Amino acid sequence: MPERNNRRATTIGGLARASGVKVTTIRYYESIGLVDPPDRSEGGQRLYDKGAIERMNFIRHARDLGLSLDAIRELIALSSNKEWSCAKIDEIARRHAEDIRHRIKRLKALEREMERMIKACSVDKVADCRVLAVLADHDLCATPNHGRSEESKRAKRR
Amino acid sequence: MPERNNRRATTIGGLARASGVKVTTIRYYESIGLVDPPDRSEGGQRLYDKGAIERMNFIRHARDLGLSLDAIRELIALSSNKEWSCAKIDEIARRHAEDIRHRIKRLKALEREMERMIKACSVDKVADCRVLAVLADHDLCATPNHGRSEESKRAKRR
DNA sequence: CTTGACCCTACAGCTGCTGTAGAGACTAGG
DNA sequence: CCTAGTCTCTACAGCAGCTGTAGGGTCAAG
Repeated sequence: MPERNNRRATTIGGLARASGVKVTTIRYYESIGLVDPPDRSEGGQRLYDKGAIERMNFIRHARDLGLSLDAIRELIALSSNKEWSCAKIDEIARRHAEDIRHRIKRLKALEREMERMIKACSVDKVADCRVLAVLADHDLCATPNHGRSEESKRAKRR
Repeated sequence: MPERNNRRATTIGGLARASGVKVTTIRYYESIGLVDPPDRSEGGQRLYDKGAIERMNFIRHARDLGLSLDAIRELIALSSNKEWSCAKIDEIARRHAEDIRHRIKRLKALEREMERMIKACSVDKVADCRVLAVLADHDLCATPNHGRSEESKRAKRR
């Protein structure tokens, strides 16, 4: 193991390897204030302790679950006060779960429409392509009002 | 109806209303070369014909279905030659459908994990919050390898 | 002492737009 | 004809969440 001479510090590359977060991304997180700037070596290189690795793992896991950096920022702030209520944290998680469900629903509708469109296309000239026809004319579409409803409504009233 | 004095042309606002694509977005599409620059009035304002409205509807519908601007650009290029084979168009649609299926799968895994995490959290002090615990320690997570597999692998080997 | 892997900053670019500022064009009413 | 109000113009900055580039400096091993 190369980090022998300093048992409690690793460079940014070590942190990257330990956490699975890329070096550039770690620096980015520091630049936006998501993590605190670490101490530096005499030569100016960042040195991270074990706590930093844990925090980076936390961030990575939360990102993998699709949480926004803002949500993660909030979670970090909430978790720093161990005596506070867990309700806020719970709420962030619930809101995110709801958002995921919403996205699944929408994607499923899109999937159905794409499949329908693809099945309709069995000719071999572009001029007769059903995919293009469906795309060109919403009325040929089985899903009546997919898309952002605001704009759909505005478009409807000619 | 205000567009009385010119039966075959409308301003950018009219196109926006007819297509459901915002004015700024239309200008953006022109700036990236997705649509051709239209003729201008003497005063320099854009004037669009019926064909432009159709093309914008096509783009909007494709965007609503989640296709990328690059994919749409390709579809437009392919559709301009009516004698070509429809296979490429079909392939773009199929690739997109596959991508949608992939995203649904991943989101479903995330949904399960979020639900599991939320259910585990029934205490009321942050110090004992299971949500934070799960986020902090991947080993407490039921889903073994969610997230971007490249980095996961690199992270695995300590 | 050199090599090579690593690290530094600063900034531009990615997608698909949205928002702003400050100006000019057009239309309806008086 | 003037004015008010709505629309449109360009140019550029900003959003998330990074990634990539240029042009250097640091550090440990051989």
